[in-house]
Amino acid sequence: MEISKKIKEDILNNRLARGVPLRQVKLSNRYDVSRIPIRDALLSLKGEGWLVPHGKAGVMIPALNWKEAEDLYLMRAGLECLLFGMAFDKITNEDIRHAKAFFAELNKESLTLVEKGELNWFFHNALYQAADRPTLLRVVEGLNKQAVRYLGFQYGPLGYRETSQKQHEALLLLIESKDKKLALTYLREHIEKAGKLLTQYLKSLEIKEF
Amino acid sequence: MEISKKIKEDILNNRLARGVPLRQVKLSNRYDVSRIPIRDALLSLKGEGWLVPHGKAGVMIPALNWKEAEDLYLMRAGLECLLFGMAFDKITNEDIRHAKAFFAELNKESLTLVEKGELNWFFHNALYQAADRPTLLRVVEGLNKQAVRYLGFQYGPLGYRETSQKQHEALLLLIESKDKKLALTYLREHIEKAGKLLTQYLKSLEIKEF
DNA sequence: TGATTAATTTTTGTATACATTTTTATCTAT
DNA sequence: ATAGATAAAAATGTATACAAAAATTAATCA
Repeated sequence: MEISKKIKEDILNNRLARGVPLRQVKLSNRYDVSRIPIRDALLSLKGEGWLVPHGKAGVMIPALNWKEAEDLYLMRAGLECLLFGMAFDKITNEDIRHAKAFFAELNKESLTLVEKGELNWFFHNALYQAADRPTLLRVVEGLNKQAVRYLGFQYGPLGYRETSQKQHEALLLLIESKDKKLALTYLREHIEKAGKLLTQYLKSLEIKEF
Repeated sequence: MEISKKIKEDILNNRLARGVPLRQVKLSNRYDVSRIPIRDALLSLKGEGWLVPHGKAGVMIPALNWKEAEDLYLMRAGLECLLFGMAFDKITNEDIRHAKAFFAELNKESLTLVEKGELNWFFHNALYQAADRPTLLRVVEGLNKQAVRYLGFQYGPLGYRETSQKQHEALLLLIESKDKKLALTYLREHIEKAGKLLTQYLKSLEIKEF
């Protein structure tokens, strides 16, 4: 497995301390490679929002917070609906077949959090593919991949997995029945609901801390 | 100047060939550094959308195209208005002062394209600062920085500089008069108009090529 | 001649060593 | 004590050397 993916897993499972600088030599020992691939991974992860600067040169794992979660889901709702609207009339049976395949895989046990996040994105991606808007798609992909950082809460204390899968199923049915308006509204709600649940939970946590 | 900024300048001024792989050794000779900082720069630029993969390992400068420009401005319009709406009531006189300073600098001659792009972003950023939404701001920043890749057209054949500055001035007046609704509409038009002009021009270019 | 495979060359990826910067610890003066 | 300056350390940044992978060229066979 690639270094940056390993680091992501370790961040999600709280195996790396948040808020303190990540040291390149420590990581190079941990993952048994030299500092060069570590540097590459840290640079990528910083670009993807998984790490933030610490001091003048270092990086650290940022604390999760409700405001970021809210922003991510606000942006997802807006941009994914835009993209889905562009795709809708062009969605093929092949696209739906792909989406269903990812949907099925999401029910499997024994997936790491990063893998669950990937599959969730693959599902949505299958529905957006037909839009043929690479740039918009890439930004939406970035947002989805950042949202993965919060998946620990959604698959853990919030128990959102079942609800999410039910909504995915319903969405597929709406697409197959060619009801664009309803499908768009449903997608927006699917995203907004997930965002609200997460944001609210994070807010309650931050209050508890004091 | 930083390597990645130099590369950006050279991309904007068409001093590096598009579509063919960028070779690390060539770049390391060109900028007179070793391959390590070149690799770092390429990785960052790829993350920022300035470069795209070429083959299995290389990167190249992608061709500019109307679809990407349209996407970038669609996203900017949506997200910046969202952000501006969150900021509006909290904008301070200090914020406006900052925005005016960047506005003034934009009138200077002898700015490189990258610098013009930076100043344009600083102007907008000054207005969004008050929203206090770091994540949303960071995504919007990314979109603005990608849009810089198209600045050569806007400041060149499209002669958009004057129009843009007039609109910036008008926007500042609307903010000072606390007319939120009108200011929001105006910002949206400011972005959408620039996008439409650019997109239309790029479309006409692509037709001519055949 | 055209397509496949093999050999060669080129290019990227990684490790190690060194330079520079940043951080931490120590010392001094008020 | 505390703030500031200075010295030590630890960390990141960069260069060079080598390994692995990719792309190109050459060779082989249908």
